[in-house]
Amino acid sequence: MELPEAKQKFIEAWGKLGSEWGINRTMAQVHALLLISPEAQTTEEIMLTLSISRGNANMTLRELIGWGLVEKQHKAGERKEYFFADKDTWNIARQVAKERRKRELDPVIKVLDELSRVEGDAKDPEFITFTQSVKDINKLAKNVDKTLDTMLKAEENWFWGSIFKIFK
Amino acid sequence: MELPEAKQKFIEAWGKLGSEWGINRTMAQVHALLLISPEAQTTEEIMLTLSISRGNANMTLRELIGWGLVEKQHKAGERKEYFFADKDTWNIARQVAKERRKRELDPVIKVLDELSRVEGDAKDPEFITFTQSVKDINKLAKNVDKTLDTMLKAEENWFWGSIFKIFK
DNA sequence: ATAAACTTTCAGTAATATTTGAAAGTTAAA
DNA sequence: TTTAACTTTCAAATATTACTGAAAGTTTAT
Repeated sequence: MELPEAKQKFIEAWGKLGSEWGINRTMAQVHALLLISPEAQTTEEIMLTLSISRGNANMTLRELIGWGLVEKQHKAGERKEYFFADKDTWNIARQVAKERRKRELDPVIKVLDELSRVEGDAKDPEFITFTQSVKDINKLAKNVDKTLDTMLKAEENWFWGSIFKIFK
Repeated sequence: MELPEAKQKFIEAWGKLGSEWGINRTMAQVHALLLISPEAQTTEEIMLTLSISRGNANMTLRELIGWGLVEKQHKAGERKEYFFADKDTWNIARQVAKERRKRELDPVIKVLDELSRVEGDAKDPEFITFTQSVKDINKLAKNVDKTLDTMLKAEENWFWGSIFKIFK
């Protein structure tokens, strides 16, 4: 396979994976493009490469910056803004984990905590099943939360090491 | 908070979380309903409780069965089919992990393996950046894959234990 | 100040995903 | 068999989400 075709495939695959995990396809594609670009890109270049509108490119880039995955770069003597992505995979994984935890896991844990305080008849099967399910899911969510915490603080090798240690 | 309101909130929260992670909201809601139902439910009951159409209920239930999260139950002397969800949270987590790995992670790893075999000029920055990114992501993906493998085989306590061991 | 270069916004449009509901299909009892 | 109970299918409708493009906004150089 040649490089241009490979780039194309990479962008497509990343976009598809993103959309399957609730991340806007275009956003994932812009991220993919920046990941494989040695130089920071202008909005113009991104629009052209991915055939998207100026508005879309602008919104997407700002969102990627919001996720902490992309940064602006200013080149001396130039008005244009350049964008580049952090290429360290472990940073990317941590950044995504961090944001999704904040945006999605935290609110769910909050609701579950509320729901685990529901009052009811301890003899009612409806009540028993409800409280049990909420309790169990709460426990799982908190384990995930704790693991993410570890991951956010950890070095890559150390983290995987702690998971695979058992195989020594 | 009273039980009926709490149930409502639980179903909503589960539906929202699902949709944020690329799982159809209704599917997550049906799952939530079955999770907190002590008795297996008929299609009719699910339709009524969630205000969804017969077609939607039927499709969703079949999909949940496809994900290994819900099973059919036949009651002696009845024509109707009843549906119930496995309530073991650890089983649910593993089942979801298993399916998503098969449907989404495996295909991506396949593409990445292909892309890491791309030929090009080892002096070209475009080529260098591309191969490096692909290589790094591939490594991360394979670590995730390996972790899921461990998780699928593991007992709940053992699994979390191996992750939290470091805190002893 | 004015203009040119560039960025941001957002109402309208398009694309995608989900849902409905009625008809067709299936199964089992009479 | 025939009928009634129940399940499945799928084309059309609806809802949701994403995208466009032109106008408005901003910044910098002259």
